[in-house]
Amino acid sequence: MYTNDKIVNKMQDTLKIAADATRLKILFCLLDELSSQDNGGDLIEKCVNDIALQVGCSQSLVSHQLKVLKDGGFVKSNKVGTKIYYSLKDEHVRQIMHITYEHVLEGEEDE
Amino acid sequence: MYTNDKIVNKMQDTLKIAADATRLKILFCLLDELSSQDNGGDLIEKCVNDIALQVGCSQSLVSHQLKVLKDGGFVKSNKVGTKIYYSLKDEHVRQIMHITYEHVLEGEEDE
DNA sequence: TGAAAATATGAATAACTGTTCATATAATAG
DNA sequence: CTATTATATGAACAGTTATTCATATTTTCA
Repeated sequence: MYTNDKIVNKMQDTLKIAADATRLKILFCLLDELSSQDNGGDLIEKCVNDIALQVGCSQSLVSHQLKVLKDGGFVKSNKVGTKIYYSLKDEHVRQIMHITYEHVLEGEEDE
Repeated sequence: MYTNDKIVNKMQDTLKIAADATRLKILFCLLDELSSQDNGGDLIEKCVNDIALQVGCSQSLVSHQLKVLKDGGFVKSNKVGTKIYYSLKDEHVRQIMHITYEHVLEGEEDE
């Protein structure tokens, strides 16, 4: 891993985006296999309102945070009529969440 | 991945710790294979002053941030005389950095 | 015991950020 | 065109946090 200040700053920006409970919930919501039946492993698309309902916060907040997630390359969008469907963008997002999840679970042991 | 609010909050805390340029530099510094010769893959230990010099910021700042990293389970310490040697704690830290690094590099392509 | 080296700590400040509220835009159906 | 649905946007506020500066603690050595 060759690093310089520019890369470190971009890593900071990327991690900052993931480091928020609301955004994490949105990502988990888009990661949740149970909520879309028979999708055969394909990505899950959900519109803003559905995400807001499942995550349990306002439409405005979800919209704001989806913009952050999209700008950061965490999700992509797909417009159909008046609805806009969001889905996870790449495998890195899943991986970061998975590893962080495991780190947290291991931390639970000694408490 | 089973999740609830408690886990999401802990994930937020963990990611927040990683989401800082100074702390990332410290972690990279402890990850850097070149700076310790012939360690055969073992972990790298560095004292606070050395880290401060290599990272290029004050002793006080490094000490503050090492405390954050330690509380978050990112590094561990080993006291020898008046010096305190810090090293990376577990593999998750390495993995999170690596994946974030790759995510950032791929993002560079389309600019 | 006293000086020096290494690290930690506490307070203070400046900058950033998540959330809310109100409103704007865009697309569709009647 | 108008009403409705879905989403985005902008301003404002409250809470958080990274950094600095000064100082305290701890250990070693003479």
